[in-house]
Amino acid sequence: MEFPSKFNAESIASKWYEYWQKNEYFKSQPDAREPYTIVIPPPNVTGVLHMGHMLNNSLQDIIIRRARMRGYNACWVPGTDHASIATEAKVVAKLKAQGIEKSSLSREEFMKHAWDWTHEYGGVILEQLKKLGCSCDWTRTKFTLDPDMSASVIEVFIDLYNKGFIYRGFRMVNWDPEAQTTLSDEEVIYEERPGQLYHIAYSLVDSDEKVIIATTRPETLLGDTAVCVHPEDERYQHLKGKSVIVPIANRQIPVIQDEYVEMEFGTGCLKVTPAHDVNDKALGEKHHLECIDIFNANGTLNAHGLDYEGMDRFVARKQIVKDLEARGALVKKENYTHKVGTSERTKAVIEPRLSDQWFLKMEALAQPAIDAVMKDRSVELLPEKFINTYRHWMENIRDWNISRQLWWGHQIPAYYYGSGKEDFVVAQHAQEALQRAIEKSGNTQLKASDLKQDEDVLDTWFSSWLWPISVFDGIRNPDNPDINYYYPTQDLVTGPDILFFWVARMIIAGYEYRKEQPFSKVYLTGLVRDPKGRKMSKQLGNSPDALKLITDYGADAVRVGLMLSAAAGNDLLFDVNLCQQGKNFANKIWNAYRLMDGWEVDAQLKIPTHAAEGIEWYENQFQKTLQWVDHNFEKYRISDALMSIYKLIWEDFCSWLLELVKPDYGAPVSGALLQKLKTLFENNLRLLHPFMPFLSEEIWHFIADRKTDEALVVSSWPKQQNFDEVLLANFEIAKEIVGGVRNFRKEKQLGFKDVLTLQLTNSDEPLAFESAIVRLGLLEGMEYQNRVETQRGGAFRVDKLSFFIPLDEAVDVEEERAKIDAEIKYTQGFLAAVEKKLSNERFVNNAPPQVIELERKKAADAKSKIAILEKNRKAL
RNA sequence: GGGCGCUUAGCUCAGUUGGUUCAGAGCAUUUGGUUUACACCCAAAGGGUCGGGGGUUCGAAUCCCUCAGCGCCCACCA
Repeated sequence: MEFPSKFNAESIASKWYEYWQKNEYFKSQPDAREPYTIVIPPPNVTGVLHMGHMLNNSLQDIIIRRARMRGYNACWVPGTDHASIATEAKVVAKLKAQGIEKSSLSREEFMKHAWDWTHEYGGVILEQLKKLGCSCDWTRTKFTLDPDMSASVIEVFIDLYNKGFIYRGFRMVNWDPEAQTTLSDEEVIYEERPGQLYHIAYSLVDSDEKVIIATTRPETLLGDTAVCVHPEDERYQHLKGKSVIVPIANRQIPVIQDEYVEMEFGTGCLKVTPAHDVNDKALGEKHHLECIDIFNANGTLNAHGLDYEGMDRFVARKQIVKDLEARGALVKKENYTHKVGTSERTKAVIEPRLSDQWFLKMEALAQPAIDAVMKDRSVELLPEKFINTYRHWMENIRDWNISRQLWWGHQIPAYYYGSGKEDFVVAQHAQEALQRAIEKSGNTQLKASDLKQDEDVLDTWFSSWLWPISVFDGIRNPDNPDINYYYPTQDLVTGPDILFFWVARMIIAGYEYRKEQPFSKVYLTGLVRDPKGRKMSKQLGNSPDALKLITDYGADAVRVGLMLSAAAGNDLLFDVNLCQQGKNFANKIWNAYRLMDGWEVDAQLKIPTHAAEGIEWYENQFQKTLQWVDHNFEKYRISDALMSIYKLIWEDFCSWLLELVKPDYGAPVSGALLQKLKTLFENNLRLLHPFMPFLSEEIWHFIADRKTDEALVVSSWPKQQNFDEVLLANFEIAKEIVGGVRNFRKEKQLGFKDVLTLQLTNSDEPLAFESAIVRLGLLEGMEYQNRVETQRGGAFRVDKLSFFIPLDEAVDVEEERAKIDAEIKYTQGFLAAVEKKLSNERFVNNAPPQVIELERKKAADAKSKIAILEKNRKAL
């Protein structure tokens, strides 16, 4: 079949993806080979592909494809996350758009809507990953709410509860009034926001005196139960034992003293609202203060809010400020920038709130995970700079609030049988719970209907943290063949934004449930930003449509574009120009093969000398590049690896080798040469395949008919061999000579059709790659002359070699002389510097011998070069 | 407030751990080029006192100190 002049990226992509799937190349089962396992960071089940996913998954695919080619049993496990709060928020919004309030639905009804939504949009993102070329083992696809995955989560909860790590506590937690659930500390994002600091006067009981407090949240005064000053504050000594009146609320509250108060801040006088501030809570406990909660779950004020009941907290704030002003209680307000906690998901301002929640004790669990990274290095973070961040978080780890007041997720397997705080049991299912409850309470009359399961679900991350284990069913069946074979996995590729949310916790779970790290390398990608360095976001509209990019440029080109600028851990400024560069590269590769494929072949022809030289050079150059590529892969410098391959193919193969070996127009090519070239090109495709899987596979099948087990995707990665450095260095000189000729042509305005003669004037030693030089410089042949006779033509030099090209044109002696003079001057300066160094005793005494030797050689070379130049100058 | 990191060509970044190969790459720019694979191309060129200052060393983009700017993470100052 004739090789087409153009290719359609989209159609070859779908063709080959189907072919790969049909032949089950991505499917993995335990066997005698060594495994290479990656578990995907499961995207949200209802999510759509964005730039971050593309970056992430391209990297994983590149790594896993190379591993597969290197003979590992490659297994990339895909899946999705139920993303409790994010998905629930979407479902709530959708229902709201249909005029349905979540509060009007039963749990079962809501879950039905949520599942419908999941079935409708779930897995869309996985289909999109296929468009990107991801070679996942789709037969292993997991969803965190699958029955087996859920069972693992519940089992772990029960296990940790039984071990005493999980407890129920009434604590100050982060409340998201929008989603109406608690959040873990990690889900709260603190943002600097302009606000105001209000100075409010509280009247002293039985006195005209006022006490001024400063607050950013005046509405919480309704929940005030004390005013606090520093015990050593001279200004407030007389307040000891007194009480003040909360304005508006007209309640009497005591003045307390505590060293917690910073005298310098504001007025040095602090209002204490134990129900709505973590510090105030601590103060309240210490001083046995009352706790007045003024908010409803949705952020409106409750009955304690008096006249403001039912108002949203921010509306109430404004109103209260107004009312304080009217009463003359507002002393002043000043602009004040402070940090405000917001919900990672809903962006709502977080409200500290006291409530009953489930917590996981982290300190003891974290210890092995600290050692794994800090001491044993069984988990490596890339780039290393994240180790410090990791350590700091781990060493100061706090208990994890794992309960959420949501429905979409794993319902907490706690069952209440009475009204007492401790009247509950934890069990796999209701039946077991009943048995336990009877045992625990001693009440044999308990019936199933007396038990009520906890309404809350578990934090999404409480299922994700088991992912590398649970996808292989290693929780419920800790000895099954899959988990034993595939665990621990090799690499995890994800963003640093979920280092704590997910990565650290997976390491913790790995040690708790497998006594081993879940992965040995964590590649932390950077954020994808736009060319101006801004974060990509929907609001800014600066995020390209991932699928449109694939349609416009082709998946291969997009992958290349992403990889070209994606150093590990560095943010990546994504510019569609990079995709264009990728597309150009694809075009180049295509045409390189098209050139070879179009030649007329003469099987009888021997390989010409110049071509043989070129082939030998390229084989060495390939090896040198391969070594560098492998090295970069080992260091996870994927973009460097790609860049070397890019240059190998574009410059070394196309610009040098193909230009060298291509037959004269219309002339046939030697069959042996073409065969050789195709083999070399196949090796190029092998290197290329992880980056550009579709294009490389397409050409691979044009080069030869391949059986199903001979597809590129399952072929082998090239093996390293020794290469000849001297030969490569000689070719570099040859390139420079060719460059010299090309420059000469440009200077003399000669066309490429003018055939010239090149004379080497200061040596009669034949040059390496002479035939190649002659061919590439379009020269008639090369002459060796020991001296330059004054004749018509022009000269140029490469290092210590001097060349002359005879031409029917007088030599511009002045110009030549000036050029040589400049070169002599430069070389003399260089020589002087080297000699100065060599005459420095301390250098000679201290520098290592090879460095001194090197300097001596540099000096000798410079001297001989000067001698040659002077000789040339004289000969003019 | 604590910790970490960054600053090299117009842009994005390498610089493998003080010494050939060190001042580089890709892109962009400029110049010249198309009957002979590719204009999604070819050939060439310009461009940086390696953020400032100081120090260590025979030798510093590389190590130390300091200043400036930027970024990230953590932390309960109302």
